[in-house]
Amino acid sequence: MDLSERKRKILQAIIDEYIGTAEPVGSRAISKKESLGLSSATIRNEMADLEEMGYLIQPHTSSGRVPSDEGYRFYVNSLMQQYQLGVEAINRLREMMENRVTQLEKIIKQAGALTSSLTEYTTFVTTPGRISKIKKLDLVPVGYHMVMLIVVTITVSSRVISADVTEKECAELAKILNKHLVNLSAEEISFKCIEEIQREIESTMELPAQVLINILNFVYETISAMNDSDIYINNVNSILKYPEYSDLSKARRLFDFLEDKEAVKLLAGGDDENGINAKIGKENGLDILDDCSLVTVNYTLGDRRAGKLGVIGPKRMNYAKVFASLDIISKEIDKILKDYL
Amino acid sequence: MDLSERKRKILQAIIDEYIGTAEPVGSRAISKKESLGLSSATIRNEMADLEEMGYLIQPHTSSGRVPSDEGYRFYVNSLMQQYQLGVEAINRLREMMENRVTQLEKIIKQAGALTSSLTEYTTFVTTPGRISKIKKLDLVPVGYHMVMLIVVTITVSSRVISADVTEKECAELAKILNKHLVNLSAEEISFKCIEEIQREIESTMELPAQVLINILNFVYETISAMNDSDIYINNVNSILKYPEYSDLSKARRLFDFLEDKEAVKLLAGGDDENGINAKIGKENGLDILDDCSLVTVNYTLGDRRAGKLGVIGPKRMNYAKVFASLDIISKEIDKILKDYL
DNA sequence: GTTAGCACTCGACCTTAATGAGTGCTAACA
DNA sequence: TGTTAGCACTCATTAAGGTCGAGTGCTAAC
Repeated sequence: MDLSERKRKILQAIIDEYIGTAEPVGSRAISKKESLGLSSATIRNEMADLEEMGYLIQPHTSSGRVPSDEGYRFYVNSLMQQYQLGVEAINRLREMMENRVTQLEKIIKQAGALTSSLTEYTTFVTTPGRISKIKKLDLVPVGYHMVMLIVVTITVSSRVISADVTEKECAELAKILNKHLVNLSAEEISFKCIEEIQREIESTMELPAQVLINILNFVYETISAMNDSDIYINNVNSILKYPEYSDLSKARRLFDFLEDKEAVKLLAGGDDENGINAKIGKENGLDILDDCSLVTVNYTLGDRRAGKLGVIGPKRMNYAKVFASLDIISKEIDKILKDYL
Repeated sequence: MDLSERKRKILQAIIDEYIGTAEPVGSRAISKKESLGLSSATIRNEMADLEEMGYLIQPHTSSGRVPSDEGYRFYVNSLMQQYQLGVEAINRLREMMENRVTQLEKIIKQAGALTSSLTEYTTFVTTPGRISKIKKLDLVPVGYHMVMLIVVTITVSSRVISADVTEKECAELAKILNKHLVNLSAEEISFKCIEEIQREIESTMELPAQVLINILNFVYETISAMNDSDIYINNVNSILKYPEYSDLSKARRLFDFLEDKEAVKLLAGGDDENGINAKIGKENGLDILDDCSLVTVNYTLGDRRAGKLGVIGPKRMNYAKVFASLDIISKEIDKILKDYL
């Protein structure tokens, strides 16, 4: 189904226009763009053809045309102009991400926030769900009868546990725990291993059984939780900016959907091929998202696919800009995470 | 300005009704409530009086009445019925907060989320800004040429720094840092102190100057950042549920305001007296919040006032429920944080 | 002091008409 | 043969007028 050069140009002009205005595009508007010196009548003929081919839709007989899902698809695949991010944008981005090697989760979160500030659409980002191993444990007394348990895996978690333990005992206890638990994953903490810890503790110090149980519970929880990927969603409000969601109840339905992290996680779950991937309107297979497009990219940790960064916006989103933003940010993430085991 | 018992009852009935429906309340609706067997005509006379006294407003001559700010104020001060939280709600709450002594920030965040799930309004909660001291430092190698620096204060922060250091060197370095830095606050890290660290490190191991700078930077940043209180905002979407914000542009203005954490922080800043505090409509002194009420409560850490928990909702919010929720949650926070130094 | 009744008000909603942006089609032109 | 001017037609949008009904204030009777 080849399109003449002229049809391509017209289709592109229509979609570009529609992305900007969100209003059905009329033939006159296109003919006035001097770039292709054609009269509105000619444009009309071409538009009729494009509609017949399925790339355009006429909301009603006497209105301008609106791109169909197929129209957007064609645009994304073949028409779209490369978008060049501004130098300042890129620099700001580099600065925010590169300059400070922060903690894994913060990098991920940051990446999501950056994408939304760059594109001004709603974004989400999933953290890498992975089998994590204990790198180190630590115990620090805080307040009265309290100790803070710190578990270092690929990131750091902590919890305060009530236990009446001196600083010295903390150090002793931490040493024992480290000896037995370092480099184990959740599954590898066997009953035998726990027994050994218990025996060793009993032989060196006094410790209520409950405290040890609490500690091991938290350690287990922490490294198990790391297996589940988490998701951060940004800039949901931006939805209210788009005229396609000027219907409040429609906006609320989308809001409620985006509120539900599990649902969005599921949406992000599809294990697509490499590179940037766009799903337009009905391609998402979810009624609520019929008027949305979803553009995603996988980022990698080491060389495993780790998580996904995505943009949710109106179907008439600025694809070029979104593609460019996702491209650069995902590459930055990859670069930063490269050494991160 | 005393009100007769009958006027009080009528005013209360009107506000209760309006809180539920958000529609101007007519005399017939009130007279049909069997509790006070009066005809609509009588109610009308009383309503006219209440309007004259400033407690009610008539949007236009032939519509029902709506409470004025003064009406709400009177309701909150003298009329409102005690609201009793359901047993399951309280239990769920206890369970979520008490059972697991988690990290400070998580407790605070949790409290905000709980309040919003209980009241179904937008809530915010500020973390305690406080002078924090270093409790412990730790260094753990991760990946290649990377170490994770962990700073324990009242909570735990971490950052990955690129540095080519073995596990043994990490331990050595951590020991030195701990010796000099533990128990210091941001201001107390003097140049002299840093010099001493530098000297001791030079005498025992090889370490590029930049690495030490990075480490100290992060330590400093971390304990400084703790001085600034943070704020978490929950359930902003709930705004879309209220008919008073069915005007999209109005909703968006409020959204944008709530987006701006600094602005909300400022709003939360007022150092009010103890107990629960309500600001109704114009009492907030902010145009955007003219149609909102803000109910806040301070929570304490030890016995210092530490942070604030608040609810933002429409003026016709369910004050009784909000008061009850804030009361119980702030008390739970106090209880949990009591031992937290 | 309370209530029934009645005339009146005014927003909400529906209907109708006018407007104009945009179309498809035809015929003339290059 | 492709392009364009012109014209009749369509239909969403907006404004204007009309009806409806919820709710009021006031008066007179209880």
